[in-house]
Amino acid sequence: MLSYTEENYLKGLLKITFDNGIEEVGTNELAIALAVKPATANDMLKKLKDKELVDYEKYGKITLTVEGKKNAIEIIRKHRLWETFLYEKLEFSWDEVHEVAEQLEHIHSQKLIDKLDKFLDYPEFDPHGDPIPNKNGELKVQFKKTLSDVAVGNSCKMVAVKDNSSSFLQYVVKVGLGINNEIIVVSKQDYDALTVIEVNGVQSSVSQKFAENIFVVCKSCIVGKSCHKTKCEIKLSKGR
Amino acid sequence: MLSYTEENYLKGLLKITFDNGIEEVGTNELAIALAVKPATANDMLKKLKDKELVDYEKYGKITLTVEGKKNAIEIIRKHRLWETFLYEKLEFSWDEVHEVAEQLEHIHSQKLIDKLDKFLDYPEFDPHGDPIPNKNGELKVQFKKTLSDVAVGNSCKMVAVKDNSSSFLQYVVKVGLGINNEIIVVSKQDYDALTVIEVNGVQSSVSQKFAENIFVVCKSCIVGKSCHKTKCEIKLSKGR
DNA sequence: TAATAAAGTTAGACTTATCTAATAAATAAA
DNA sequence: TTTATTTATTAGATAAGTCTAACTTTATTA
Repeated sequence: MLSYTEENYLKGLLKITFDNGIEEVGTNELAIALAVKPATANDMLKKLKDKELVDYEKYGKITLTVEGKKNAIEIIRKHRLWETFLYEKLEFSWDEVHEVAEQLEHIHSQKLIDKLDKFLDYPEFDPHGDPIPNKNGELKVQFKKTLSDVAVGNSCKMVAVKDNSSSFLQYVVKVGLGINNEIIVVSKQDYDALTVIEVNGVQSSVSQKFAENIFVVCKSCIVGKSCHKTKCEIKLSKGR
Repeated sequence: MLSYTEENYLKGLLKITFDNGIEEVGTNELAIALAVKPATANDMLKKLKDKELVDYEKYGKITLTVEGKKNAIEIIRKHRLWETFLYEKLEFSWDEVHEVAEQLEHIHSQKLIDKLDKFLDYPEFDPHGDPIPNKNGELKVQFKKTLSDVAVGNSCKMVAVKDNSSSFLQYVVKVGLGINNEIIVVSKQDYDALTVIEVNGVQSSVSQKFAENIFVVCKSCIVGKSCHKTKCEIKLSKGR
């Protein structure tokens, strides 16, 4: 059985690979993600290597083993199912679910998570728009771009957020945005990429930092045509 | 914020006082309840004393302070609400809920437990018949006797179990017993107190150990008359 | 390519929660 | 009331997860 801490390291590794699109992770990068010192992360890495959950050589890059990835996906599954439960059943708001799910994801009971999944009617996305791995570890991967990738004059649909922090999510709500909202990119400053968007007929100015944390798909991409930079496509991929 | 372990010690102390009907607890007794060595319990006691959660002098008895009791009741509240959730909403069986609730009771979120309470429509008893403290720490105390206290020829109603272990609960189900079932005490051996009971017209033999772990109230007590040994009465008492 | 910066590692220390073994105090029994 | 037994305490050790400070390796850049 994995400890609370070991689980957090595995989850951190998988999240970094999701964010970067690269399997290899560095010690410092991992330490930052877990809010510990590099020395601490280094110690844990040795332990995870002994347990054959990561592949790792001194001064080399870190990758999850098949077993490690399986465990990491299971934790993300739990996290996202609990978030969905809090949001759907207990009426938690969007920005409150993450913190509590950070604790709930470490409850050890296969039966509990399977029953919860059934109780929620096998949801595929959590309240932030992130895909929930199913019992076999498969998840709907969205090849999505961020709002900052959308060219002026184009319209897109918000599908998820990159940053799950309470402060960011509260800001998102304030701007009148939510999952599945249509966003029109009205204009963009060359100098600092300050962007004017329109949501439900209301215009707001958002910073580049903000725009980089909103995941969107573009209408043209949904119907099969690529519109800009990254491809926007939703497809089912095997998680392991 | 209390640690997982500190919470378990406080809960253990309160449970012992509930079981014994006495506020004072010994170090060994506590150690046994927590499945640790007396030395370990002794160390923790010093820590809990520093935090003013227990009153305790060297070689003396242990009692919970008001603050300690408040915390302990809160943990029992969480435990019993989670058990109710697992049983009512996720279709866990009677004997499966305890183990998972042992983990869930340590999730730190006041909002979570209040929302859960509301979601379950403010239940007063958990699946084992134990009273659930409300938000103010008040609980319905049942002055109940065990099946072993009921005299031959009398009838009573099962209201709770003393032992929450999976093995005992499975045995209870096998005998055809459940919360609110009426039990008639048909006969009892003088030698070993082996008791023949009748439930729903079916007779079974149960040992003294078994009978001591079934809490009951007697019909006559419910209508206000005492029938044997202990008083059977249900009343609301302030938990702190 | 040599100097500098960044990334990664090691050694030693601390905290929490546990243990065993030895000791001390309180209680029960002869 | 002295002895035996039970109960409680202390001292020292261990494991997990963390830290700081010093050191090493790899990468960058001048």
